[in-house]
Amino acid sequence: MRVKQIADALEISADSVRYYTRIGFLVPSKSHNGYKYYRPADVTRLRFILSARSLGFSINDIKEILFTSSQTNAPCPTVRRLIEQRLKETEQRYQDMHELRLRMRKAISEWENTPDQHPTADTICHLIEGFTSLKS
Amino acid sequence: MRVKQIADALEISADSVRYYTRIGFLVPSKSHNGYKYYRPADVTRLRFILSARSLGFSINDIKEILFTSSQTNAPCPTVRRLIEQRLKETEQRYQDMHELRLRMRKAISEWENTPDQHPTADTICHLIEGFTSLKS
DNA sequence: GTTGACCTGTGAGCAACACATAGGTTTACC
DNA sequence: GGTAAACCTATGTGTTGCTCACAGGTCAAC
Repeated sequence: MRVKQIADALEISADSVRYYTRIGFLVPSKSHNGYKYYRPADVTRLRFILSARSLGFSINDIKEILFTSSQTNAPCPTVRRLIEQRLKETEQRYQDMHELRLRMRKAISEWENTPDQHPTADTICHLIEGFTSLKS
Repeated sequence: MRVKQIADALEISADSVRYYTRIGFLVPSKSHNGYKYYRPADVTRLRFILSARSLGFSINDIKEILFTSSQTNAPCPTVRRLIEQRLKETEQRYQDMHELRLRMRKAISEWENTPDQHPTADTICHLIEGFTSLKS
């Protein structure tokens, strides 16, 4: 299979496949014209990569997991450790998103009753500067 | 003020100040030894940048706002338009985070009753491969 | 044989900073 | 005056996970 075929099969972009290839996650064979050819084993591997990504594992995590697995060791302890870390980060970002969301909504709502204003020597945009100063 | 002083004053890293300077948001004067010196107007400007960032505006948004404002036009319509866009994106990412979070939790919980296993010819990590295949 | 549609690999670009490096400055102390 | 340590500086590169731009190759139809 060539890059577009494997990409279409797994519903990702050809560029993503090229990226995974570039960082060594996939090792296709090269034909005479320089095109890369992917085998069924690459499909399996790519499917694994996508599953891991959808569970929040980073590229580096996957690298570690793939390496452990390639040493014929069980990668499971690593996987369990890593997902705990990633979950913590995800919770944090979730919380941050939540707060940002509220701040944005609050700003929009406040600005509904605030007229436009031209910049002055001291203010660039009174909406923004006025908002965060009285955020409390 | 030199870079560390302004950074400390606004509680960000000196590298962030250097970044904002590099992209032209701040224009300090240079002294004989090459050090950059920031004036009070830069503090105001930096404070504005940080306020905008905390409201979810991107660097590019801020560039647009700063430009409009420098033309002595009211940047408010731009600001109102941009924050609506950013809010939409934030809602989306919030939702994505939420779903990712649930998936991760579900995986961890399922894996509690799943023993470790060595990789085989067909599986890299049965935890990951087993999870997403029966995700429903 | 040639037109056109489609595909390819490589290199660069993106956001928003953080880090590494080599060197300059300042303070403490003798 | 000298000097050593602590601290600071600017610049360039690295980061994450791809996406885009580009110049060219391939293939089927006519």
